[in-house]
Amino acid sequence: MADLLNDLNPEQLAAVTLPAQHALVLAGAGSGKTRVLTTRIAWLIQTGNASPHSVLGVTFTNKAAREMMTRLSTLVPMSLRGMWVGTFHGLCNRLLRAHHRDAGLPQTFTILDTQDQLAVVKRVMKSMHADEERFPPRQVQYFINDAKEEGRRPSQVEVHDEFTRRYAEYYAAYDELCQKEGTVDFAELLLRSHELLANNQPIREHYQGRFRYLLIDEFQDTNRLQYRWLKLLCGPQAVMFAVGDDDQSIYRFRGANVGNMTDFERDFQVKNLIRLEQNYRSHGNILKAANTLIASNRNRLGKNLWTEAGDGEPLRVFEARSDIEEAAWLVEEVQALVREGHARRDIAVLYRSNAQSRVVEHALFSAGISYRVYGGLRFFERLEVKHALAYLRLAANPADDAALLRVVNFPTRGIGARAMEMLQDTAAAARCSLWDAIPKVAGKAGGSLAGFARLIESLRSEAAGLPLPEVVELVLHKSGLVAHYKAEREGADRVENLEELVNAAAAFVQEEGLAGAPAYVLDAEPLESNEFQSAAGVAASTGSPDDVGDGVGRNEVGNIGVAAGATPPGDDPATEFQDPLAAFLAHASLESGENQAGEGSDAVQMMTAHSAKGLEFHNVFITGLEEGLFPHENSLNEDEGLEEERRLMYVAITRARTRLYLSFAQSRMLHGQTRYNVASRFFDELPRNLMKWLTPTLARSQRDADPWSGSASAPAPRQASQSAQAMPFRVGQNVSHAKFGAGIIVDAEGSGSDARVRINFGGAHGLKWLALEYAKLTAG
DNA sequence: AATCCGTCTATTTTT
DNA sequence: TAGACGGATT
Repeated sequence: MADLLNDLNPEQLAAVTLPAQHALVLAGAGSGKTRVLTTRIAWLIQTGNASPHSVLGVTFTNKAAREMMTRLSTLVPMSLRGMWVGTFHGLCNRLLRAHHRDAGLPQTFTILDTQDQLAVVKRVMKSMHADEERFPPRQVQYFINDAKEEGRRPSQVEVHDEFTRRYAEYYAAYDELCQKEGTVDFAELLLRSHELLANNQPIREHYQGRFRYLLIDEFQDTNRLQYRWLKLLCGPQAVMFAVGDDDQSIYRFRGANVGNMTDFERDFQVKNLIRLEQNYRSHGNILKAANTLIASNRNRLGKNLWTEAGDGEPLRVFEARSDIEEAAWLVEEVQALVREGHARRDIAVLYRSNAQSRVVEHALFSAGISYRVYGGLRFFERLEVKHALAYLRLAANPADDAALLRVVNFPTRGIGARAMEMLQDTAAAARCSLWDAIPKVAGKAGGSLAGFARLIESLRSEAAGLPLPEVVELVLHKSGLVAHYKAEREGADRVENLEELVNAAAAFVQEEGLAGAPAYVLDAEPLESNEFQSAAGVAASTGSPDDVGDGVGRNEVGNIGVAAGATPPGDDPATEFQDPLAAFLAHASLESGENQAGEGSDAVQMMTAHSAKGLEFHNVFITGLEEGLFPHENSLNEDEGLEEERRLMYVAITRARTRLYLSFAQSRMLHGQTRYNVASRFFDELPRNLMKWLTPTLARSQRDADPWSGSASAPAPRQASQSAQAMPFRVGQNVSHAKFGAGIIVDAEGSGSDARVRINFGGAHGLKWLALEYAKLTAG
């Protein structure tokens, strides 16, 4: 126990040992957030406050969930089975599998990823003869997801005009098709389990009674529905421990609602607001830069990072004439760093948009420096892997229309558009799945389709009873996928990926403790279909606890399970309600897999500022710091957009441990055109005295020469560094003014009677220059 | 059934 | 600029 709390700073310690009350932890970048979260759980368990059974840990990414579990298992000696730690979607999946009947879903429901969802939308719209010019399927998809994230079913969508009317129609048809086919998209996982809890009192009370400690990571990234889901799960005896950083909220565009933080404070009457401001990552100058920059944002809860480490080096700023020159300079600096003994993996190149990577890649490649670009296609999203998964889905459930459509003629087996049209008409007429319609199709088309049906049948029977990796192996070969790609000129990588899928299955089975178990058995559980025709039906047909009686033991798993007519919820991994094959398919949808191989290699790391969140590097380059690019032009219309860009820049800056380079180019090739940009406004929002300009003269006659360069290139530099000494205040410091209230120092210059500071008071007062001679300022 | 060609588009991303 | 997509061609 003493070990557990060792080396925690006072704020961390306070957060970890907080009494059982709702709490909001404002965790700055590099402040030991994950440590606090995991130590909190370990402390709750070790002090006997909580059993693992009563803990629910929620994260956004599988990576974060895994890290939490790994760290916990080193902190807590006892078994952590029974603890629920996972992503929102993973946990919802688990709830819905356990209570599929109450949720109106078949136990074997399949999860649609973004691509799959778009394919279903297109299929729906085709069947409705929609004008895809006027109503782009992609837009319809966004519309559906937005609606779901606001908790709205098709009937609840507000219809203003023809467009929203059509969109709502497509949404309704889409939901109906998903219900018929037993598929669930990502947003649906959330919405459906929210409805399950909202409408089914026994189930809700069961989980509310069980989970006494809810701990949420990256709270600033939650969307409205996720917050409502948490509220529903957090019963009267439960406490919520939310950790987040409003300054690192960079996902507004995908529905994240920072407002959830203040809503949480209000809704739960949070008395414990803890700020973790001590930073263990970066040198002082980097933190000062970050603090100063973010102080220009008005909508903040307020926070100021500090460190016990020294100031370190200044920020190095480079102005290039072109993107190519910028890349060439970067390569030189990288080479110098490597010569100095830095590992390439400890150098990161960050940029605002993916298109910017090309020039840098080209330059690094020509210089023979190995690099790794984050982003792009993930393992389970690859075409060949998707095909293989579709065959597996058909093995699990031949009535999976989407899977059938994907591979019925891949590899090609003479089933063309005519045959498929007949099949779809037949299925529509008989109101059955495509699979069930195959025997009803006559003629030549029927013949080729029957051949496909025989293939799937024999696949199913041969694979039945085999362990999962062998099933995958069998599917790859019997389907003809491997042969197909082997015959293709550029197919080597694809064959490799297919073989990798066998490994992935083996690893999965190993991790879940299912090695050797049959992947599935034939006719295990009859697929119960469509008890509910639409999602609305869930509300209508559940939620009546009449048959339960009042005496339901709230904490007793068995009772509730029987009463609610569901499989009793248990403690085991997500596989508890499914056979290994179904679990693996869910896993493939919920965890898209690693981005790329070569993670271990010593390569320069290239990524967008977004994907850098949560990471740290000794040396960081932030490139393309130009107006229109970063901040991005599409964000400049509203304040909210600009503030989010600034937060993104804040995230980027705080990735650096010791050295930070900032660069921009006067001209850049974008969309096949040369664009001429000016330096990003963010340069004006950073303290001048912290920046060392590597390019003294180019187009910045307005700027002051900096005190960091040995030979002053401008005649009479303002002496920022000296004034910093004579100045009783420093940039980044919190101060308070009699009239304007609390603020933060954003800039400082002059000395003696000339000394003045620029303060951001936020709110109505905003930014102000104040002369120290007159203004009465107090620290803090 | 594969290939070619013109057209369109272009911020950020996890599940 | 370059990749993706859809339609038309061979």
